[in-house]
Amino acid sequence: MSANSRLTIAAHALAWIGLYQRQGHEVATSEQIAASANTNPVVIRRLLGELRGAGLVESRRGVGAGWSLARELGSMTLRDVYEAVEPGPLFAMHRATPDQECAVGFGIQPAMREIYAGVEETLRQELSRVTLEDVLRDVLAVRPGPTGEVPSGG
Amino acid sequence: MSANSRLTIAAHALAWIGLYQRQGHEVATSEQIAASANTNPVVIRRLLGELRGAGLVESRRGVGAGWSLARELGSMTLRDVYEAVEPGPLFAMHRATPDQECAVGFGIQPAMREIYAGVEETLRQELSRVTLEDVLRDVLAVRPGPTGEVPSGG
DNA sequence: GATAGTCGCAACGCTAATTGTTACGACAGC
DNA sequence: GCTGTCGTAACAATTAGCGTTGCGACTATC
Repeated sequence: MSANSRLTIAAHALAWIGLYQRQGHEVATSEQIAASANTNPVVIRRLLGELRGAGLVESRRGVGAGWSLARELGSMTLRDVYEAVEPGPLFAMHRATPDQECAVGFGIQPAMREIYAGVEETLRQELSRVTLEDVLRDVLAVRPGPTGEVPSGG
Repeated sequence: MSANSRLTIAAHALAWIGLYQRQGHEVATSEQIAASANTNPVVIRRLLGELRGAGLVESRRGVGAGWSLARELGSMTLRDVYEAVEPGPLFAMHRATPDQECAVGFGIQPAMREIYAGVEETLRQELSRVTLEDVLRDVLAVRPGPTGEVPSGG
């Protein structure tokens, strides 16, 4: 499907900011998050910009600037994140219009569109069952450590 | 997500073959199907080759060759087709390994892998609720016509 | 007011997947 | 043997995703 990593990186960033804030820090920089995700700060800023548009994070500019959560992690779900960073459909139609003189060519797109709409709604419902709080909990459970563990180890 | 049309085209091909066979024809050629889907016969042969590997269709070679269903449309679901033409995962992990010294970087991939596995299983279950018989019925319902209507109008 | 650190954003290159296309060998019915 | 179709390789074109650089905008601090 040529899957991309946008949902993964966005969830990573949110979990990182959330954990960092629990350690008493006000804002996290794109550079810190990028170091944790092993990517470029601009990639993080692009994704967080979309999350900001969805009301999930806020940003400050100037010296001491950075990113902070706009809501509690427990009130955000992967559905919110998915809809913020994946605007397009899951399945595409034909690149070129099928033969409208053919019964199958004529009806296939409306039929598949309706089927796909139901499937995508189910996907969204499933994503909405997982909060970012769940994600952070699962992440920290992989390598058990002290409560309030430092994201980057320092 | 950079969605592709593989599932759509594969469903189109199966519906076309199924309808064509109901009109008394034994096999359908990739050229006929390609004309209906408005694409190249090689594209159809590639997809049908994957469906053949999954046991959904059969092919004959030589003069008068072509494609036929290996099972009834009612016994195939979109899940079968999806698994035949979409081997990869729905969501990708980080392109580069995240910082393993960071608690989030260390735990994010196992955590997301498990979450994604559940989501993808839900997607498959939803796709398994739709048979290709359902698809063909929906397709023909878009433009009501006589039972046994000719796919390409001739 | 100057400085420094960070975001905002445009621009570009690289890589990979998808799709379309051509070409040609393999096969089977006539 | 001829012909029509599949089987498959090879290549081009297009697009999305991702990484990178560069620079202007903004603001806390000095």
